[in-house]
Amino acid sequence: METFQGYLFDIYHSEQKIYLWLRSDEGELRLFSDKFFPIIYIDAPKNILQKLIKRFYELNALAEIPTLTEKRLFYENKKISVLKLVISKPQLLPKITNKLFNLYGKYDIYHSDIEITTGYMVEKDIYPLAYLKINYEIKDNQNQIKNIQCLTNIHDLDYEVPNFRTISLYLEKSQRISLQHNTLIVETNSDRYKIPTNNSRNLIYKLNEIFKKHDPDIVLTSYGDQILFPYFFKTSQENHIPTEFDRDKTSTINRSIQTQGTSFNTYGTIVFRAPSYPLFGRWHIDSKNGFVYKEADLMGIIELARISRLPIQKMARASTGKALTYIEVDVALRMGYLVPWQKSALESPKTALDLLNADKGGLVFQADIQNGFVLENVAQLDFSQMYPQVMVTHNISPETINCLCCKNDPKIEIVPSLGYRICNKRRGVVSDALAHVIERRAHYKKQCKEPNQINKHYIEQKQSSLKWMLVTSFGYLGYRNAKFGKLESHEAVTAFGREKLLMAKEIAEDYGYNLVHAITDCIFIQKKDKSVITEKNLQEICQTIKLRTKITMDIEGIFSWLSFPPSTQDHKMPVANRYMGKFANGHFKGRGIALRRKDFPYYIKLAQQEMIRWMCQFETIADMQSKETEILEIFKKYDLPLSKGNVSWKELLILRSTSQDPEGYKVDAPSAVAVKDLLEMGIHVQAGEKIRYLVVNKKSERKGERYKTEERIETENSQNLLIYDKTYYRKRLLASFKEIWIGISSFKDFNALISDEQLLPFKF
DNA sequence: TTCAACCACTT
DNA sequence: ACCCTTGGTTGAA
Repeated sequence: METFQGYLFDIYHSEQKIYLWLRSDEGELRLFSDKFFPIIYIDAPKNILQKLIKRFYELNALAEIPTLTEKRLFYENKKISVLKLVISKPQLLPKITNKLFNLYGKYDIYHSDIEITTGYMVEKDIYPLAYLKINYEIKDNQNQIKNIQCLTNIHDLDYEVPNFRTISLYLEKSQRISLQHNTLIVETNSDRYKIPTNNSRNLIYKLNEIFKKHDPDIVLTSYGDQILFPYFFKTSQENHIPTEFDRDKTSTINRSIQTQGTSFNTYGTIVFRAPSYPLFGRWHIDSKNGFVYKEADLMGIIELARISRLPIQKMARASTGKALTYIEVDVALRMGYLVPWQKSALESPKTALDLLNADKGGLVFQADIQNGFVLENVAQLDFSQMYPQVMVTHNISPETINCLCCKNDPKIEIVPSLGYRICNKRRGVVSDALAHVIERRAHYKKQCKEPNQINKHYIEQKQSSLKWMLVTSFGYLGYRNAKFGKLESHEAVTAFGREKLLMAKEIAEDYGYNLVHAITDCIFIQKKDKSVITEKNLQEICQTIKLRTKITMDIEGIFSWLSFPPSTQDHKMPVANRYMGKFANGHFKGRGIALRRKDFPYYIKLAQQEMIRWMCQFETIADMQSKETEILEIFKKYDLPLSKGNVSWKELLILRSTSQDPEGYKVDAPSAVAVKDLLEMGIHVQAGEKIRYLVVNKKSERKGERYKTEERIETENSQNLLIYDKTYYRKRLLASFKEIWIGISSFKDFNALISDEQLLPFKF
């Protein structure tokens, strides 16, 4: 028997076994294999169970003789007798799940849809980058695991991450430019290579050399999942050239080449997810094909992978919701529940009135425009992580709302205005999972504030990944397909949220303030006499609010001035999601304005930014107004080159997400015109992918001449200056100016600014 | 002018 | 494989 110690680097399964790559302290990577028999449970009438057992034997799918055992139902909280099946090969699990899926309804199955490697890690109590001591023996040329000992704890906060070797791959030109005319850039910490992609065989040879020389642990790519690896592996298969990409040369894993991704709906928008090309024994992370990397970088992926026990390469492509689900699965398994395979508790029937009460969502108080669009001396107070805190504090979880076990208990807590009951016998799975996440994040946030914190950058990434998990946790609670979701629990959270926001408002009023605006979990308040606000006074208010609501409230800042841009539809009204202001400490905060929008061209955002910077010099609105000509000069400075056609088209490109495949569009909107034109170029843009286009002539009779995509311009024009729709862009520039200034200005005829093509000199 | 399609933003 | 709503722009009847 031999032993090996190291970090769990990579884990995956094939056919019959689980494969683990361990990295020793000296940096050696070694492959181990292990057996794994996933356990699933079935609840069905006796005659059906007998048929099922017969079927499983025929498939040679069982490692043990099935037995009946007692387990607890998650939603119903009662023990039932279920059939325990020990599956002989992990690979069979998805097949069984699919087969059983078709028959679902006649019986309930449990634990069959848990990720195989995660199920293995739960059983062994290990996780990605855990430090392990392994006993093994060499048999059939493999290091077969006999025993695993985990020397670190999944709850560790300040864990060590080994120093990995990274190599980056990306294309020189746009990923949509054919690989016949593109170049691959490869960067290591010491070298930089440029390899033309048209000679595909040569490309593979070169890459093989580089991989042999540098032996990277992490392969970081742009569009590796969508473009690069499908191309590499296709070339390799067609020309029978072996590749050095995988570290694992023993597994006989056949990759099917796929370039088609999937588009799914999330948060009301369509997101595109490319197919995935994980590597065996290295981490392939495509920075363009995952949410967590974009928001929280590598340490964010590592943090979430550890606590959810999802392999790094799976986490890199998963949503934070998936990570949260697996943390909850872990909790549920430890509590001994049968983890539901899909949502089994149907929403209990409700009356129309109940629905009306429940579906209010977050509370919004509109700014009172009687006092104008600009206010001075306003403070913003935020509840920190209100929704997750509500779930933890009030034990809100799908199984705790209107539970059957507390039906006649007079002492239970009731959800305000909805009247739902909350279980007081069981700790909610979601509540428990979130409590840990909140604790971790609080620890990291505190660390970041320590002076001389050398790892601040990495800790910030961990903190940020957890923040996104907490943000999505609430939406997940109401998602009908979530494992741990139930609409009533979602409604309960917002009901508590509204109550707490109202409490905060009343407390602030007791302290002599007026509420000027509020959105879901933050309030904007002003002294009744509009005088200057002191930090000390706010701290006192926050303390009182925390005491009463049991949720921490923080001071976001004190605004010297705060502006609510009026609605363009109704100039007398502000809009809920747009405001901007300058804090007393000089910092600027703007929400919903052009500057914050992805679909405004760089040039116009730059102009608005400069105008805002100008505004931020002033402490009061009166000062600003007295120098109005200065901001107008800034506008003109940007308008002049625009009106002369002197602005580079690259600074005028508009970025948009597509919501449909090319054939799905019903009208010839800009995005529709763009994706259809790209299709003619042989580029298929799937729903959820992003496009960039220039407005050439919006009013053109010929639709094809209205908008031009970036790719079209790049293949047809090489010059920097290109004809663009001056009228359109000048209007957009004006809109971005009006947005921030119209509520402050004494001047009302803004449109005169661009009414003349010759650029009217404007006089005040 | 009016309406529907489409897309982005806030918490 | 995340719920909701609103505001603004655009194309077309």
